[in-house]
Amino acid sequence: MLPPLTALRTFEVAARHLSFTKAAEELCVTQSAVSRQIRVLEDFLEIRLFERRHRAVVLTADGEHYKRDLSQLFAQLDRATRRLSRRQTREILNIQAYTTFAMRWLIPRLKRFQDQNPDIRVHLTASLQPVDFANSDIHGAVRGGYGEWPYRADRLCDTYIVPVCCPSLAEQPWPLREPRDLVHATLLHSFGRPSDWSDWFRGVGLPEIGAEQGHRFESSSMAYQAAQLGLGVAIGQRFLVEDDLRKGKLVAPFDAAVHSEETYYFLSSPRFAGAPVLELFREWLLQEAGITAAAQRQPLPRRAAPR
DNA sequence: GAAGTGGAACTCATTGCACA
DNA sequence: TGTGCAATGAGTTCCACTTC
Repeated sequence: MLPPLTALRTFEVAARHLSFTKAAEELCVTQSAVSRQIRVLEDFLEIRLFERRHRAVVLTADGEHYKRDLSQLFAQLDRATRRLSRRQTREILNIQAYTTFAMRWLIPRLKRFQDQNPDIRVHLTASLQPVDFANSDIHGAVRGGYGEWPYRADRLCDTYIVPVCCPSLAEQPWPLREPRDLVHATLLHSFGRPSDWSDWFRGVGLPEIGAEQGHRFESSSMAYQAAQLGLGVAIGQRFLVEDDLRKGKLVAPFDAAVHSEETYYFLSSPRFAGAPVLELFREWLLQEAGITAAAQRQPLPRRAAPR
């Protein structure tokens, strides 16, 4: 049932470019050769893979599915070949993320990616600045936003924000029994997500009780660390503090997680469009994000504040 | 090893089509 | 009418395989 491999390769390139002419350029053959190879494959499969339009070709639904499957298979083939040929040219994958996201979510999962892809070396950098794909070798970046990006962007998971503090602070000196008790607390802010407290108060239907007061930190992870040490109450992103909540390093005094419109996206650099190293990482990342999204549907791990 | 054979894959030249 | 795209007919090249 295996189709001609030359035709498969031609199809993969043509589907990527959505142009027989551009595919011909990449494969160093004529447009005619590409057209014939596509026809050979379609005849073999007895399925139309492309819809021929004026000055363009577009994939049919079958073609789209086939392309997706083939891309993964070619990536697998590429990995297998690289392993076999002892070239030891380990590929480098440059990823940019926020410090908090990297430390609390990405790095703890990165070993799984490395185990699956031992030939790829990950270079991870942190920055609060907008990613500059045009003038850097960054393959992909995790950025926060509302979904409007000039690049291919994959939404990773929903973000829920919830106040967190150290267990002792939830009890002393003024027990945090309900959100309005925060009037007695020192609020901890992150420059990276300045509107989280305001959004949370709005979400629970309260005026902003001292939302402008308290300590400010460059990153959310600094605020979480300060919260652990009893400096005040931080506004946590649930999936980034979940581990601390389970271990009891932090507690969520109120069962009041609020959905935040601002969430995380994985942006792919157009410079590396179709690069196997990028596609492998993206697929893995989306898989991990799916696991996180499922976990967030479970009840919030919290210790009830004393009454 | 040389010659013959068949098929895959290619090129060239051309056609058809639709848009500006 | 020119342009830019895909499709197609005819012929060529290359290579694996078979036969002697």
